[in-house]
Amino acid sequence: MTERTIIEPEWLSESATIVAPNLIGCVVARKFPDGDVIRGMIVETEAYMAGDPACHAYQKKTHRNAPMFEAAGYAYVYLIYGIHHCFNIVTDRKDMASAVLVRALSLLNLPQATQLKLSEKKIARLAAGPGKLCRILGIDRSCSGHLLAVEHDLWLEHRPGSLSQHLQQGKRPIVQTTRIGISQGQELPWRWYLKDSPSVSVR
DNA sequence: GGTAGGATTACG
DNA sequence: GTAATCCTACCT
Repeated sequence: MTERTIIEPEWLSESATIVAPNLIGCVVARKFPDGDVIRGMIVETEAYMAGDPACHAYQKKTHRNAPMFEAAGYAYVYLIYGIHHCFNIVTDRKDMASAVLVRALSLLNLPQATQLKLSEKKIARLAAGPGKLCRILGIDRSCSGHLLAVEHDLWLEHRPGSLSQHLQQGKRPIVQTTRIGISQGQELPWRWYLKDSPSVSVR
């Protein structure tokens, strides 16, 4: 019923501005040490790439941003404001700095510890924000530079067929707009989100 | 070796 | 509106 096909690096080997909207509706899967697998549908993304003043790799390659220069399919995770982690999916080709920031997920199932009585609304907000989704999926800097793959307990899956149909029929439009929380490159329309999703970080 | 500031969040 | 909190990048 719910077919799950793994996203391979090849599928991510295009410009971040192409991949970012393509990732809307796809799934981030995280396997915990206890064997639990938590899945979240991507509902909001932003693209960052070389030549973009908001991109962490705008100046030069450093220890922190090195994963952005990897081939497609790697994870780039950094700490922001000393508190929160942000999860990026590296795109394009090797030595071309580019990545898609995953800004919000709609959780498809919940960690055991969270499975107590929460309202639908609260569940929808559990991964509504780049820092929040990292916290609930246990993603931190130790994931940065790792290939996104089942054997690394963090991977991506394609859109369920039913959602693809909806998207193609325009039933759930993907909205394109400007990015959030940056001081430079604010005019670039490189943020995408699934319209009407209660899990988008800001609407 | 010192330090300004950040692709955020929660709370008032 | 603003505090929390710490790495990173950049300067000396």
